[in-house]
Amino acid sequence: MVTMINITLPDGSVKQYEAGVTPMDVARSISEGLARNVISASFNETTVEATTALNQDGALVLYTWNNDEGKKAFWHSSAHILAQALEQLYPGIKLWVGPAIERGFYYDVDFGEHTISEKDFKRIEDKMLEIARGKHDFKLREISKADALAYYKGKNEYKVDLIEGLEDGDITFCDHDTFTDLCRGGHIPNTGIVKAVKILNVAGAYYKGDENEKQLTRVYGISFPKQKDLKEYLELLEQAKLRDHRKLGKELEFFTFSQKVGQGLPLWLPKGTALRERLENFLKKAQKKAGYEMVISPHIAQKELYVTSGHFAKYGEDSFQTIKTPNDGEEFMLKPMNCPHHCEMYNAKPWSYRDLPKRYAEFGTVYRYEQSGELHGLTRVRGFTQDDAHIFCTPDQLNDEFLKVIDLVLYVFGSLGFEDFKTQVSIRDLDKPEKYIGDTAHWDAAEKAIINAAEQKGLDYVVETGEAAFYGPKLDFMVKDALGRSWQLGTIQVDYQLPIRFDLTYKGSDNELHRPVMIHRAPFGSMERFVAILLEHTGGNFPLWLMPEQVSILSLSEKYEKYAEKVLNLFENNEIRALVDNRSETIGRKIRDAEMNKIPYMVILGEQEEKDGTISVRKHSEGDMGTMSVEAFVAHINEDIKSTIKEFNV
RNA sequence: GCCGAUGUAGCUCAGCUGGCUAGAGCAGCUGAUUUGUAAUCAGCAGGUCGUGGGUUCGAGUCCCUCCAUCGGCUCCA
Repeated sequence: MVTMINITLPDGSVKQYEAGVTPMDVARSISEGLARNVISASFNETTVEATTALNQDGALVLYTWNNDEGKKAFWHSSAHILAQALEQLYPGIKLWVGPAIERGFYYDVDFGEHTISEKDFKRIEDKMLEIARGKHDFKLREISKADALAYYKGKNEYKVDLIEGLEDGDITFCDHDTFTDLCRGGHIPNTGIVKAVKILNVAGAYYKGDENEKQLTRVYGISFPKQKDLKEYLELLEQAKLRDHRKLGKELEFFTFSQKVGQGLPLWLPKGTALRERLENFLKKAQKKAGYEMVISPHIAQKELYVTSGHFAKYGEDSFQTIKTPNDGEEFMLKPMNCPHHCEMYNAKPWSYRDLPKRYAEFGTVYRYEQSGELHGLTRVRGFTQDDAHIFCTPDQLNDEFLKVIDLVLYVFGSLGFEDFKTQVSIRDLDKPEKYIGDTAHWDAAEKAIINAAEQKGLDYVVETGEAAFYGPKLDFMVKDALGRSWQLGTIQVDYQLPIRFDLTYKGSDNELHRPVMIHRAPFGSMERFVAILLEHTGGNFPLWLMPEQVSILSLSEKYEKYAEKVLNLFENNEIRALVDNRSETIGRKIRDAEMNKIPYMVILGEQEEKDGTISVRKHSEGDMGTMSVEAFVAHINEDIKSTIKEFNV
């Protein structure tokens, strides 16, 4: 059914709008963009509260809770309510900004004398709901720059600073109830639409995002049009916590940390190591096909190496530096990255253009002194292993090589079920030249090369300014963790600088020396982070080919141990990873333990199976698959593996 | 590093406003049970309550230091 909505425009004229939304949606709909054009709408006889917005072309756009834009306006409006509540509860505080974020909203506040902690959340929520229930309209109004400045002068230096950066004629205030805020708009019609709020946490946040500036207090919250939505959201959060790789990694005995060893230094346990090796072998196989050669470099090097590369100047402070030796004047550092080593490998002999591209790959373990507050499980550590490689090629080969690397990364992601990744072209920030080395021409060429390659591969990329490495731009493959935080996994980088710094050359067809271009790349990013995100995505239920233990053989009693051993041998002959559970426990107990350990298949052996020479198979979380021959089961497993991993075709 | 919070047995947690030898479940060990598709029963053992100081007649409980962890900020070669 098509619903017609009568729209009353600000000039009083009425237009009919055909909308594929329900009255309920309209009731909850919200404005966005040119929100100063807030208007009312009516549904046939029923007048409902609704707001819409006119887009740049003057066409009507209707957003509801079901649109991202709608949620954004809803949450941004909630931030206004939060700000009002905070002002009422903590007189004299100074507000900075309160945007909507991907899930919820926050407001950055200078609390001055006041302090705030979790204990205060309840009263803030109550105050917010009290304001919401007042059904106060959000009203946007234009204000001159002079008047806006006069309003905040002497009361709030943060807002004054914001306004000073704005153009006169482009400044708006938003009023609701007794509260007024500098705001560019995008609100719901009134506060009453917000039915449920939750203050999630408080955190410090630097003013203007600059760690040299004052730290303000950021209050995070989320709100919903229904109480039920809030309840569902909180349940979702709880479920996400169950997929936390730190929890799963501990339960599955993949890795651990020790205060004695040091923070951010993961200890890989046997099961985690087995998984990691499997991943490494998987990539090695694909890389071999793609023409990479494995190399190995030591874990330390003379400081001078990193001075040459420029890393010392840039990251010396963030490195484990100065390893002492018995001799004076010697200075070594723990290797913070592999590229300089690979450059020196390239330099080991002269090259012809006919030899290129040269692709040096290494699972290189590096150490970086990350700030303590930045450490996070396996995703951000101080010692980790990159699935690194450096491709040395001629400028002519750059594009083709870059495309090939994209193929490899996409193969890796595809094989491991990462479908919802985002690609990001990380370029330099032209306003901060001090952050980068090298000349503009090379940077332009490198950025163009990456964007070209991304275009050619049809990647749906976003361009992020200021995210480039100091020596060159990157194409990053971003994946979210269980709680929606975005992490960089795969990365491909174009570098004209290190070849200059290490004076890398090759002899061209013209018999002249030329400078190669370098591509840095890591499809996983690091083994630590990749395993972490993989854990969170799969909840520990990895593709069968990756599972440390694929089958658990459960004997019904001691009587069938011999048969169990025989079946185990058959599995091992077929390269199936299995273990026998010989404990004198009930079969129910053994099944439960295998289920808890996320073992993909359980094979139950008793009198019947031994007599018939068969096995009884149970699949993880799905249940009994019935009795079959070992051969049939092996075929089933191989089919399962084949369906989850494909060969890499160059 | 900064802001806020947390830190009790291998794990998950109890321990109220400071008061008798710090509790439970699971895991572990020992014994019994020999089991048919998600927990058999009984017993035993296990903690200098993150660390170091302080307040107090008395501290797991209050205060301070440091360490680690969690949520953010900043950073991420």
